[in-house]
Amino acid sequence: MQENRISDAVIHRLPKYYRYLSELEALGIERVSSSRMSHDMNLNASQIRRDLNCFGGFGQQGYGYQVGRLKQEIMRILGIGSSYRAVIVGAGNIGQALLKYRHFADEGYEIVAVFDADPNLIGREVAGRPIRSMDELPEFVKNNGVDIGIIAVPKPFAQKTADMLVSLGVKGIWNFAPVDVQVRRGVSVENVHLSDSLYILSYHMRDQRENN
Amino acid sequence: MQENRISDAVIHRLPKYYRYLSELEALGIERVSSSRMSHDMNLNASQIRRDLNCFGGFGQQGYGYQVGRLKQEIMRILGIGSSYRAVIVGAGNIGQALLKYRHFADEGYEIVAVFDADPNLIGREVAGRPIRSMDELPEFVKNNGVDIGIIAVPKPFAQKTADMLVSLGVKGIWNFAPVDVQVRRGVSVENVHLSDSLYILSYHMRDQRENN
DNA sequence: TAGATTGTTAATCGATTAACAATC
DNA sequence: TAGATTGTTAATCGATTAACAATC
Repeated sequence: MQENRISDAVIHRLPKYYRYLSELEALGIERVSSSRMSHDMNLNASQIRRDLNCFGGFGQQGYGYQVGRLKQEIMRILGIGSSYRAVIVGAGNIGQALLKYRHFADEGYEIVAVFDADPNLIGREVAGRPIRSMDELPEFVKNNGVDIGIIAVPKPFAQKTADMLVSLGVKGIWNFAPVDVQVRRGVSVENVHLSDSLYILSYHMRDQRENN
Repeated sequence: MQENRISDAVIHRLPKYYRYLSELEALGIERVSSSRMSHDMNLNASQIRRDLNCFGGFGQQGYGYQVGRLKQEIMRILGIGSSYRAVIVGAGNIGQALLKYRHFADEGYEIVAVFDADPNLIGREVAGRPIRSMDELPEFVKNNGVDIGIIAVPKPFAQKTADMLVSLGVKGIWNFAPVDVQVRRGVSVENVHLSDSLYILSYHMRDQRENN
């Protein structure tokens, strides 16, 4: 459990391992070697062994890794299934889509409330939950042990929303607005930036067209 | 226009430059130096100059970079504003949210149609566009010069949907299903994996809690 | 010209990969 | 025991940063 400083590159591969191991588990496969993982996931086998070893020796020499065990370990490392409580701020397109997507709850990320500033939305129900007024946000967050704030407001309001959530004690911000939201030390942020990934797609498309 | 092999790290920073330059432009700022960019974006100034030089000498010694010009260049490199035509497959939560999000069209990524297999959805209108039957997909894609296929179907159907789109001549796949979709050489994919970023957030939250 | 700032080479750092001894 | 495969050290590769000559 030493868990020194783990590089970002490693952390970004963990969800991929998690997805892969879930597949194997669903297929009823109980053991896997780094060389098989390497083949299936298109990663170098040394890299896989090295990555997994950042967190402890999960394998057995001469045997490989137990699929179920390894999956559990990665879930623990990532915090999947740890019962986080989240609120969504912004009940527009993205906010509502996230709310309706039930799979997050299955993995321990429960969305406990949604807020919006628009009087036309307040009071409506989405996915069985009422859209609440922003006025209720401070008290709600304080009283309900909210860990994560999901930002789904328009760009100009994103930073202020983050500031408010952080000041209310939220420890993580999952931001969908197209800005890099800033938070103080001790709080974590993930900026999603959907359109960035669309730009990168179109970059590659043009690159393929021209340089091939 | 030499544009050798550009590393992925560089490409992933381009959208961030684009967002930043758009901000500056909106503020009416006309020139910027790498050291100012470095300060504002929290990147190393050498890295910025090096990144921008991958694509040509956009700066002027002793002066810096012209904001408008540089932004245009980056847009050109990324393919923003090049009139791509996209279809969405899957009119569930994510599909509908993407359809309603009009900003993509402003940047040249036009969503020209949506398809779904669910008879209960087919025929309904979302954001002024009818949800079409999957049966219409092949002919539509062939007749309408579709460049990009957006996959918003449940996981088990993602790969087959991608295969179909690629066989119909689509050159880019923007995939929202939680699998790494595979395509043949010459076609580009961007896998979005929203939940991966949530896992990474919860990893960092636990890390902050425990190792600080 | 003097000052500023790029473009680019050289130095450093970190991540990936190869190799192999340890061991199940 | 022999075979397989991990954990880990050493080698390689690539990306980041520093330094500075070129030049506006």
